[in-house]
Amino acid sequence: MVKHMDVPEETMQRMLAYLRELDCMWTEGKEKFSSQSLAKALHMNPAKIRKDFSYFGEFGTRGVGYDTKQLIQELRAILNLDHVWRLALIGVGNIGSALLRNPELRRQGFEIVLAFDKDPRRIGKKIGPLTVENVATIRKRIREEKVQLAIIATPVECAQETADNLVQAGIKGLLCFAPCHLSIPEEIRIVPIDIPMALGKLVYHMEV
Amino acid sequence: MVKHMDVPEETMQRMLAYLRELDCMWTEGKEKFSSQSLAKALHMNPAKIRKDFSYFGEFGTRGVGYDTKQLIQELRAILNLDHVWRLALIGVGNIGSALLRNPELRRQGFEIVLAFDKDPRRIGKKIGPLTVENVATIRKRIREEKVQLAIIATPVECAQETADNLVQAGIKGLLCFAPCHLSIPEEIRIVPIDIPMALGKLVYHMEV
DNA sequence: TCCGGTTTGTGATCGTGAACACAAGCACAA
DNA sequence: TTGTGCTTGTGTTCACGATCACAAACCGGA
Repeated sequence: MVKHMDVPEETMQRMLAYLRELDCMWTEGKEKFSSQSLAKALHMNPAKIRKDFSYFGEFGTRGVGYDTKQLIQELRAILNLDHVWRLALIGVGNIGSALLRNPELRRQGFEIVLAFDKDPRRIGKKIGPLTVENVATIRKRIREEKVQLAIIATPVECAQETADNLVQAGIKGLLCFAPCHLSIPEEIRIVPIDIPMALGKLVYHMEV
Repeated sequence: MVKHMDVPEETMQRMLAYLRELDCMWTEGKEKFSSQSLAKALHMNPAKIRKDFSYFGEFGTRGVGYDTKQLIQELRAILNLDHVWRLALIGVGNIGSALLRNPELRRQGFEIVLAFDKDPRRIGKKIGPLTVENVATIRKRIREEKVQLAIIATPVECAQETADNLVQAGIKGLLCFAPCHLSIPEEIRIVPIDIPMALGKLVYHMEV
């Protein structure tokens, strides 16, 4: 199958949005949809949706539209979301423990199977089915459990050190909540979730 | 001053990143920097940095570089980050309470001054200096306190309803943690922080 | 004052994604 | 079978941001 060769990065990101909206439509009982109806729901251009789909094949029927269920499956396959991803979490502070208790992750196919912290008071604590482990064991445990993705939810001060550790453990992708720039090898994918920066984006167009 | 007219959106976002890195350099005692040194720290092209700056004026000295302190002030002014922004928080669950306890926000100039929830067990509870109020009073209280920004940290089911409420309260910008698309008027700025989607971005290029 | 080394600021070029317009294809009815 | 009304799929055009290359400007030393 044609995959991610000449597909624009922006298209890939929108595919995620399409999948989410279609999931929603499906639970509302809509078995068919058109590029127009999806576009209206997401406030965007129908042609852009069709063009995005067209990078991966022809999924619709002219004059009719698309089959919701089928498209959901196609999108899941394209986005590698057709199986559960196992994650490690480093830093069980405010944000970290919020993530552990967040049911939405599991629902979308992401499961946290390892949790680490530096603070001796947190190590050994049980949170749900998990026991918080010592960050010193990151490399060993991540290899043992064959985990490919990690979430960095440590304070800024430890973020780079943690990242280095994870890279050595052979991690493939990082989700980072620490509001700072991390230096990591080119081939490892990193997605930052930077709350102060997001608030910054909110205000730079506002007067006063 | 020239502001946000022909300035690319991408440039604005990078300005935030520059500011963050310069803050960091300043605390490390670097009083001067060059486009090259900043570029190295952020793994990017020096020319892009200079071009970005040039949308707003000429801040550097040829052959020398830029004054860190001065640039920090310029960037703060450009990005509207030279004063404290007051925020309302709706939803004091896992993520919401993590935000309330997050010192990083205050450090970057964002202060949560109102907290709301739907759950009677949470209403009236004191968290730090704040008391959790009833969502039914959102409109009244937001107007009273003249708050312009809000963070939606409710479950997905309540997110749209909350957003409608906030729009009616006259809010100008929304930061939304609920992983769903919200329908709001064009003129209101919204920045989504979507954790499942961020994880999605992480995996769509990975082989199995 | 002149010169070499350095760094900025920016016009010009290039590449990529968005928007558009329209042909191709389907359903249904007469 | 033919015609009408929709909706998809896509080649083409357009706009915008990234990159490049270079002139302009500054510093320190001879």
